[in-house]
Parts: sequence; structure tokens; C-alpha cells
Amino acid sequence: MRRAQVANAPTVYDVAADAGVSIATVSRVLRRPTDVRETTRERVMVSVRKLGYVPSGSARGLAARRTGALGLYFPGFDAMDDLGEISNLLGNDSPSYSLVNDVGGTPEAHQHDLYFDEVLRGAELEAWRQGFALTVAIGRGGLAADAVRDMAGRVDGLLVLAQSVPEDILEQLARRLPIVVLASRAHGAPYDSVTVSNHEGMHALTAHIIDDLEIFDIVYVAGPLDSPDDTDRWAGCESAMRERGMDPGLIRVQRGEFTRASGRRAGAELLADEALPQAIICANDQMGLGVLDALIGAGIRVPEDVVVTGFDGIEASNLSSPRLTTVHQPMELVGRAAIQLMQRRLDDPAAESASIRLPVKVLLRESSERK
Amino acid sequence: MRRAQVANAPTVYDVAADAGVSIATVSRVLRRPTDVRETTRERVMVSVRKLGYVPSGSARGLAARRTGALGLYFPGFDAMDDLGEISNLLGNDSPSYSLVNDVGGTPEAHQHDLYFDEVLRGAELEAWRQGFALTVAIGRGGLAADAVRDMAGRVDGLLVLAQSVPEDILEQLARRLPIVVLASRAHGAPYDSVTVSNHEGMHALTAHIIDDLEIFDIVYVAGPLDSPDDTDRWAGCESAMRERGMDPGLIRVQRGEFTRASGRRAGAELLADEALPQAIICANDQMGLGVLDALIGAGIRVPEDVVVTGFDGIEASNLSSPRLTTVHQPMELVGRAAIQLMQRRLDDPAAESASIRLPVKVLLRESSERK
DNA sequence: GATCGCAATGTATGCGCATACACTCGGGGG
DNA sequence: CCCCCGAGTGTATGCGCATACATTGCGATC
Repeated sequence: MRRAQVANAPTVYDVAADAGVSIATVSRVLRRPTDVRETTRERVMVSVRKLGYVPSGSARGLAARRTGALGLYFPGFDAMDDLGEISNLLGNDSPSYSLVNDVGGTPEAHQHDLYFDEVLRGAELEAWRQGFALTVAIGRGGLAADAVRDMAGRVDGLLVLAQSVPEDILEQLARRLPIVVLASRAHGAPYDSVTVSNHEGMHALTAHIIDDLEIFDIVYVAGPLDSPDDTDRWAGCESAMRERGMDPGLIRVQRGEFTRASGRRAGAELLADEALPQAIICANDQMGLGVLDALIGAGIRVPEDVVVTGFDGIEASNLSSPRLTTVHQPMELVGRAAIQLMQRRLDDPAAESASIRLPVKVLLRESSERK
Repeated sequence: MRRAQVANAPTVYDVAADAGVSIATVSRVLRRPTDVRETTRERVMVSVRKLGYVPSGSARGLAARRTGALGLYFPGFDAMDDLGEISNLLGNDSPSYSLVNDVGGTPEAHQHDLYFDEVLRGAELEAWRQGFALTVAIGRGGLAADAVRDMAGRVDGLLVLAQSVPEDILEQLARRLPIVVLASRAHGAPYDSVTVSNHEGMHALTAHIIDDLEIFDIVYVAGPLDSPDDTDRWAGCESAMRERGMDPGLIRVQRGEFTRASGRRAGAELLADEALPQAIICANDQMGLGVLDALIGAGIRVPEDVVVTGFDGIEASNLSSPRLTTVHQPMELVGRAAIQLMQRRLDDPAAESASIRLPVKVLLRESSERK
């Protein structure tokens, strides 16, 4: 028996009654319109509009055994302990503005977020094209596992950034729904994956520095040890040197955390040495920009005194002065490709696991300009 | 009768059988653990882990009459017709990188997206804190109505940017679920809303220019006519002038579309005039940066020859040279506040409709520096 | 004119879970 | 010794929809 709706949200039953048809017909009008006679269809649609009927996603999902939604899960670099409530937001009398003499500059934007934003945009776009809704979640600390589990329960497929979910949990979830891993080749694991040509990009950039700029005195500023991106990039740099008979072991390697601050630190340490190298290759843009900050701040000229490069192609690398030579990753494409992989997997659950590797673009800019 | 699972996704029934209890007990273990004896609870949890059980969001949503998800809907400025498939992504042999001499600079990032990204981040954060999943959708062209409808069917509440959804549809949906409108005071409408102090911020900025910089020859570069943000900002500027006995009618107003390109256009038109004004107040940062581009490109000195200001406080305004004086909106807070409003509404559906107005920060930077 | 076939629609069921209600069991009070 | 009560658990049901299957109606076929 139908109960009275609390918030009077109409259901198929209401529409069916109003249109004088059965609920099956209402459902068909919405899902397979061609199965219904034109006149009937119109009559139903009139009722739908009249009642403001919106199908329940939950009921649809349950009956159809698919939710029509995909999940995107990213780690969050838990810098969010300082939150607390937004106090007195409602009807408070706090001043509506303040004046700030902002000569020093404001702190930079979050680090990883830029990456997330662009991937998300691509994923959202492609999800829309394929008719999926996109649910996003950003991991935080200990509850990450619960969050991703909850998400898994409400989507048809999961996109996760490499390293963002404990391996055992991922494996368990993979038994239940398809998973696409971003920024990591899935070696043998039962996941599809999307990567960019980290190796090739860094290889090409290094080759350019050695062959075209004729620079041999190089420092490499690396990222975190557990980052597959970092591993691949370093491998690209290393192989370029080795091919040219140089010993990569001789290169000094500073290790940072992919943050601008860690880049500044690396720059400061290099400045403390007796002599600067001729080129500083950084494993990502944020660190490259940090190095730039440190050098410029110390009066070093870039690129005249030192060449500096980054990796990623974030917008900020295009706005620094000098603009940062970098390797641009098609992040939006990463998101799109991931969704397409997912679509393929949903169409054919038995397909062999696949990996898409997207091309990168080496952008030669002023921070590496030499004649 | 239970059927064999296609993808062997275990259900409550499987867990119950495995643990030797009823499905009610399994459900209770997950939802109201204290209602179950400790020993029973543990036994069930063991089975849950063993089977890799993940509750179906659809079934949960249907039974509990709430999905536990919120929706965030943004307009997309349909620049996405040039899409097409990502061809041959799988196993193609296209070059994995390319070298680009990027001396000219690459095109800027999308316009509105920056706003979206930050609001999203705030919303996601707060949604997580409140235990909600967040589903996002970006509107595109004609199907916007369908997209937002579909979304409405799968969430407990909807956050929408002002003007992004046709009024009649929004009204219809509001009968079904709570709606929070961003960046627009809801005049009488049955929505809660979040805004920032556009008026006050622009008022303060204008006052600074007139009182502190003693500039009276001003041009205002406005945004689209249908933008409530633009309306409020202009009103703030206007009132500041009026208070000082100046006639706002005398100010030249250029109208742009909140894009950097339209800012450049405005700048170019001003350059074509016989004389430049002393200050150019722009209704947002993108246009401010565009004006900067045009002026600097023409050899005009900023701020020595002309003062330029923006509004929004996007990251790019902090990276330009000179850095752009602007009014910073707490965009992340907008997202968070919206979720908090939604939470409140869900707790008390009958509450009076509320509106949160967040404070802004006037950032005085080099583009308006005068002594 | 009886039969067949197909199009259009209706009837019945199950998706997986939450939960109201029924039930069991054991201890304390009468 | 019986009854009552509450903690713990089981049984039964409905959430709103999609869909397999049954039914109806009608023109075409012979």
C-alpha cells in the first residue's frame, strides 16, 4: 500500500494514477519511449510535468542494478585539522569586509589541488558525455578507507589516484566493481590505468639540456620516494644521461615533497654550496617554482646563471618570471581517458586490463633559454 | 529467493548466512552497533570483512529514504563543443611527447573554473565533515535541465550557482528537496542562499581609490548584465561615489563578460581614446588582468600612469606583475557555508529560509600603489 | 470468418536494505 | 512460583522502480 508522502514527492504510482496508466507504462515512457504509443507517451509526460515527478535515483539504482554514477577519489593531504565550525555564519554582525595591505604577497595555493581540479574537470566532462553522474571524495587521514568504501557502495565504478587507497582495500573493492587507477601503471593488478609519459617527457627535457644547451653540471630535485610519477621521471632523466655516457650517479639529488616550500628549501641548500650547478631539473613545477624563488631572492639570474625546469605544466609555471620551462601533462585528458576506460570496462567486464599512456608536451620557456 | 550474483557482490543475506544471524542483525551492526551484543557484533564484522561486503547505496537510500549525498551544480559556459572522442587512446603508437618552443605563452586557464574549483573544495570538505557524499555536475547547454533533474533524483539536497538553472525548474525541484543558491540573495524565494559582501567590498575599494589615492577620473569595467554579482559590485562603486558627491553617471562603463579576453578588449578600447583615466576598476580579476595585459602591452605603466583593480582574489591576480589589487572572496567558505546551510535545512525542513553573507577582504597590491 | 502475430499495455516480482513489530530468554519483584 | 520487563534477536514488510511475463486488441492471413 502506498503511504502518504511526507514531502509529497510524487512517485511512479502517482504519475500512473494521474495519467490513467500502469506504473510499467510510466517507467517505459521514461526509459524506453519508443515502446509506448505516442499518444500514451504524451499523456504520461503531461502528468510527469504536472506533478513535478523526479525518479528516485535509489529506486532506479536498486532495480536496474546500476547507479549510473562513477566515483572519483583523491587523497587530500590532510592539512585540514584547523577547521572547526564556521561560527556565527547566520545573521552575525561581523564586519562585511576588511582592508589588507597585501604587499608581501599571499601564500600560494594548495599544491596537489591544481592537479585534482583539472583531472576532475576532464572526468566530469567525460562522465557527462557518457551519461554518468560523478561523485567526488577527497581522502582525509584515517577514515579514508571508510570513505572510499562508502563511495564504492554507491557507484558503478571507481577512479582512484595511485597510492590514495591502501592496496588491500583496493583489491577487495575490485572484486565488486571496476577500478581505474590514475597516474600509475598497474603492473599485473586487476585494474585499468591511465598515465602520462613521465619517462619520455623527462628524457626529452634532459636531452635538450645536454644536447642543445650543452650543460653537463646538473642537479636533480626529486619528489617523494613513494611517488610512481617521481620514479618514472627520474628514470627518464637517468636514461638520457646514461645514453650520453654520463654517469647519473654523479648527479646530486635533492629530495622534496612536491611542494613549493620544499623547492625553496632545496634552492637554499644549493645556494649554501660552494658553487651552483648549471641546471636544476625539478621533478615537478611547484618545486621548480620554489627553487626559482630561492635563486631569484638570492640575486641569481635565471637562466643566465642557472637553468631551472619543472614538470606538470601548471598555470603558475606560466606566470612566473622567468616563466618556467616544464613538461606539460594533459591532466584534463587524464580524467577523460579514465572515464573512457571505465566505460569500456563496464561494457565488457571480461576485457583484458588496459593502460592508457598519454603524451606530454615539453614546453621550452624563458627559464631555460640560452643562445 | 536470492539469485546467484552476477559479479558475486555479497549482500546482507550472504553476510547473515555466514555469521549465522538474521539480516536485521547485520544491518544493525552496521547502523546502530550499540543495539547488538558485543560478541554478535564481532562475529558479524568478521563475516563482513571476510566476504568484502559493501552495502548497496541504492538499497540503503531506498529503504532509509535518504541518499546521504548532496549535489553541486554549476553552469559550464559551454565551450565544449570541440570535443570529439579521444581517438586511439588505447595502445596507439602516437609519439609520447612533443617539444614546443613556448615563448609566446600558452593560453590562460578557463575563467569561471577557478571559482568553481574553490567552491567545490569547500563544499567537498564540509560535506565530508557532515558525512555526506558530494555529487558534482557542470551544466552544458540545452540538457542542463535534464542533468539537474537527474541529480535531484539522487541526492538529499541541491547546491546551485545563481542563474545556472531555469527558475521554473528550480521551483519545481524545490518542492521535492531543499535547495541552496550560491552567489545570490534569494529574494523571497523558498531557497536558502550564500553570498559574499560584493557591495561592501567594492564600496570600500572605491572609497580607497577616491579618498586615499585622490583619484576621481575613473572607468568601471562591468560584467554581464544578468550577473547578480556584477549588479551588487557596481552598486557598491556607485554608492561610494555618490556619497562623495560624485556623479556615477559620469563614469564610463565598459561591459565585458568576466573573461580575460573581454578585459583586453576593454583595455584596447580605452587606449584608443584620447586620454586614459587615472583608475580602471574592473568587476572581476580576469577582466582586470586583461586590462593589465592591454595596458602593459602598450607601454603604459601600472600603477604610475593608471591604477587597475579587480575583484575575486583568484590566484592569478597574485602572480601578475604588477600584482593586482583586488577584493578577495572567500570562495572555499562559500562552499562550506552552503553545506552548513543545507545541513540545517535538512535538520529542520520547516525553518525559515536563511541567507549567509560572507565577508570579503580588500587586498591592496602593487597595481594600485601610490604615494 | 477463424487464426495468427505483433504491438501496446498491465500484472507481478525482486532489487538490498532499514525498521516496526513480534518473539525469546533470563532475572527481579511480588 | 508466576509475572513482568527489558535486552537481544528474528520476521515481515515496504521503500520506488525496472522488467519478465501475461494479457489484450487489432489487422493481416488463409
